[in-house]
Amino acid sequence: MNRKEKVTIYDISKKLDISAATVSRALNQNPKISKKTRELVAKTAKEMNYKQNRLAQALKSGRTNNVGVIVPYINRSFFSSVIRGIEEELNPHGYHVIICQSHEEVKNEIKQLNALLNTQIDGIFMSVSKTTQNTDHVKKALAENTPLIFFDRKIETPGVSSVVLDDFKAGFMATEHLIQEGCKKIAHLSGDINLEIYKNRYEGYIAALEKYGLNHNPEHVILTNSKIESGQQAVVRLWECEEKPDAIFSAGDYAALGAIQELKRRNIKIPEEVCVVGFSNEPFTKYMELPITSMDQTPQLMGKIAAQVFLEQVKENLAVSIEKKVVLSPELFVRESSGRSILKTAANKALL
Amino acid sequence: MNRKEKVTIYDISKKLDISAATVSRALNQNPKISKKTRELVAKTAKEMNYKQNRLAQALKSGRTNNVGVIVPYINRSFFSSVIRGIEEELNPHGYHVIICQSHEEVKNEIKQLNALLNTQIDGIFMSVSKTTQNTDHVKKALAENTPLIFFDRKIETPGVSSVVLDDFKAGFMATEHLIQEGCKKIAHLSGDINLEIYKNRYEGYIAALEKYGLNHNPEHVILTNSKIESGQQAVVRLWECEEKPDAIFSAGDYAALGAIQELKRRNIKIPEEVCVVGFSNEPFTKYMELPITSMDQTPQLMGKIAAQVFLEQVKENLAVSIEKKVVLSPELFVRESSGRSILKTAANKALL
DNA sequence: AACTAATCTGTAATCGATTACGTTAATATA
DNA sequence: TATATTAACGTAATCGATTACAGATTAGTT
Repeated sequence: MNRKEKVTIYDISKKLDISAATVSRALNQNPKISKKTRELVAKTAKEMNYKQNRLAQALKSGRTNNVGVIVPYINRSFFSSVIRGIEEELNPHGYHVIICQSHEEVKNEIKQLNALLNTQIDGIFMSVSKTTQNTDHVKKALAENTPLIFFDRKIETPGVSSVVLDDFKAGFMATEHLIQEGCKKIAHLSGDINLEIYKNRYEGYIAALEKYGLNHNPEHVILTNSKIESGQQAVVRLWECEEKPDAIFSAGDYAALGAIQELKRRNIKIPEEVCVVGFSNEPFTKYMELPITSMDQTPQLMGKIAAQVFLEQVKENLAVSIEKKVVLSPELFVRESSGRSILKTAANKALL
Repeated sequence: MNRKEKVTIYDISKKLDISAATVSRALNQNPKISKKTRELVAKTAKEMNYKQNRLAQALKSGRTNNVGVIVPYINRSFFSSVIRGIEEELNPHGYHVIICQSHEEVKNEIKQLNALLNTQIDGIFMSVSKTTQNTDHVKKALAENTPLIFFDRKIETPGVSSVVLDDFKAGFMATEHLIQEGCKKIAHLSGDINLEIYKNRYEGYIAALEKYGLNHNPEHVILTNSKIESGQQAVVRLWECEEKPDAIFSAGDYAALGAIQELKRRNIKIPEEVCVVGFSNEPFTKYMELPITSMDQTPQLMGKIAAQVFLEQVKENLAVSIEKKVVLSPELFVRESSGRSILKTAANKALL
């Protein structure tokens, strides 16, 4: 006995001496079946502990009720929160979520995508890896008519819907906040410009500087990754500049943390001498002794909306797939690493 | 055109004017098929861009190459890391991971479990919710001969393999460490005793106290949850005691963090006056200005090993399923919140 | 009564791959 | 030469559910 024999509609049909077709129709609430039969079948099915074989159904219908998610890593607060949002929105509709990691390698991304397509998935959610340069692999999904939705990190592709953050606005808001706190020489720790999101944050930063007539010092833009050390090194380099910054807007929280650590080591007071703003609102930012101001990307909402876009796309059984672009607004959580005004009102604190 | 018509073995068989059976066998490297035919089929399949329909195969074989994971929440560092471990171990074997959340509600847990069984999953990994009292639902999986593996949080059930942390040892180690740092009145912030893990941590704590002949003050054991506030409140209550603790061993990092915040608010010096040890080695613990000593549960390894246990169980195609119990050793990361000795060697720091 | 319409149910094909069993033709053996 | 053996492939059933089409029964209409 490899598997306990499951009861099928044939078992029910034999027991009731009716055809399997009738059983199937009865279970699917087909109105052509008399109420009497329908109820009898339902009752018998329950008695026999019948469970529909979703594989058979999937084979017949071509729909599996599974969707795939491809992210660089799943144990990153941002991505796991997006996945949670997707899962919670889709679960009540009977969908299950299959997760895959690309490890930031386009090679893996392609492999996972093909594997998912091969698994007869109903849709794919994806955040491209840092090393993804084009979307040839994505076009394969479209060619097979499988809905694909980008979230957060996308590469503009015709026919692909996306749910992303307004990173330009986020960069602008963060910079504007620093300006309003009185900072005039704002440095920027950028991420890999290959990714749209970092490019947009950078451009938002530039736009804010220009709007307020601040000069933009190219020396004050440092490329970092999501490691703490890169933030530390960035401060080292920044403080070698002729003109020292009086604020740092980091495109990532880990680099921001590294920067703060290095600033403290140099006994530079935060936020009095230098204000720092991070990005992503990672859980740790608010737990710090010096809580870090950070830009929230509402990841769970992002997942939820991506799921809704997917549901619309499969509901409207259209030949033409509509391209939907959702742009979410970021939200700045001002904390003590940049909140000079907050600090004043909370002057009863033991700080300074 | 709803779906682009996939090419099937029938398309290949027609093109080559051979039977579909031969095509199937050729593709499966069946030695009964001549090398010539095998190569011809392989070549043609590639030319026609044939992709095996895994649904059909799954229906026939009864195996889907999908496994399910049920966790309370996926966007918790610990759980998402375990999932990552499972995913990385299973992926090379062709398995995909389907994730489900129980939200700490046994009701959801049951629902998700049934849904997974119904989806014809090949195996299930599960960490029980806080509200799970028995394993009747789990027995249903066993009855269907679906391998089920507990990780971290389990409820002893015959026939179910598990991969867990040695929580007793962890509790013992944490407490012993505090004793070795010179602490004599060690409080414990416990988790929900309904879960074995918290019970074991507590018992390890007691055992260490006894070993070193320290008296155990029941007032010093406070029930907390994984919220920061509960850690704060715990300190409030502890400092209302006749006898104030000189150390806190928390069964969770968030409660430890809350405790530290409250201690600081009371100007109690850490680790000089009170040492604090947390549990889980959450990412934030090492980023704090006062890094928190914490017990690492090696979650990714836990996932990896759980996956290996699963693979063994499906490989050995035995009628009798072997019950395997793996217990992992915890690892204590000593940081400044309890590292008095460390502090001394690093006395050049700006801290007292 | 005769016929149409409506209601309910059965037959069989289908989704795509696998496989037990059978067949053919070629080769080996007596 | 007659028979046994083997290699190579085909036929058809199977996994379990769905559904187009057809058939049977009953009710309704003139």
